[in-house]
Amino acid sequence: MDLIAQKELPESEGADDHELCRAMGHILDRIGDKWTIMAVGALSDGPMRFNAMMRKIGGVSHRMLTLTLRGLEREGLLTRTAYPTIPPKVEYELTDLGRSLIAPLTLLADWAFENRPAMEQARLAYDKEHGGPAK
Amino acid sequence: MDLIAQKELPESEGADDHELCRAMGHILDRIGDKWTIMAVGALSDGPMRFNAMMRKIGGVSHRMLTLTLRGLEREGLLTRTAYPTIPPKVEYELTDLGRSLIAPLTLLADWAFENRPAMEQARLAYDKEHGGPAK
DNA sequence: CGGGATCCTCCAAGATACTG
DNA sequence: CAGTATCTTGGAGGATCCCG
Repeated sequence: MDLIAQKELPESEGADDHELCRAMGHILDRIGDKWTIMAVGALSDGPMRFNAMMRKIGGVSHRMLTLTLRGLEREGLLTRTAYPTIPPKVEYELTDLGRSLIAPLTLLADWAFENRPAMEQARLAYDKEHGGPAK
Repeated sequence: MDLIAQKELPESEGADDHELCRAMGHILDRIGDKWTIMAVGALSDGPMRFNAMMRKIGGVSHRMLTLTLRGLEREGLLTRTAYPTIPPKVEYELTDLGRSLIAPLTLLADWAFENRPAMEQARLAYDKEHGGPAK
């Protein structure tokens, strides 16, 4: 996509545009999904235990949180530390890589916060003009 | 989530945290999905026709592009202009609101671009340490 | 050319229950 | 408390065909 057009290697004639596009798509599929963002947000001010995250995020199933965290661990965005006590205690913490995501994500969150009214109003206008919410 | 914690209204005791969380989730569900980002990216340097977008994005089905564009129009991120010629010609263009999304999205894209190697390496390490890619 | 409708598939994700 | 396994289903999304 063009958002990264300026990053094309000079010698590659843009033929790899698709490559970059698809790579972006892949990464955005990962970091762009709801629970990932929630999880990174939850961990943004320090390590946290599994159930604490579940409560903090709210509305996420046990299973989905587990899968999301596995994925993030795999991508190197967070670390998982299990203390073999009874009962078990597992702490999750962002890595440097994960923390570096906070800044761009915060900007996006800011955008969302600031433009929520505009979007809602636009939606109302659209729904009024056309028949009903969707169709 | 905490990414927007600093934006809590002073008088609301954080009870609306869930509200904000869910609102964020909703918006991120919209603007965070793959095709939306692709579409905004495609339109980031000027208006474009439907089929041109399809070619530029690549890998998107006719139907999904239509639905995505409808959604974006509804949220006020772009405008749709149909010229009743034969054959028909329809142009899509970002609104000011839509254009204001480019900046934060570019930052995210930059992050993705810069950290792609790190993520791939982390994934390889993870897969080597544990058995196989997923399980 | 662009959009809608229809059909069909398939997988993401919730619920539940068991283990260490 | 944390994780895994199994089952089930809703709906996202592709393919296809027809219309203006």
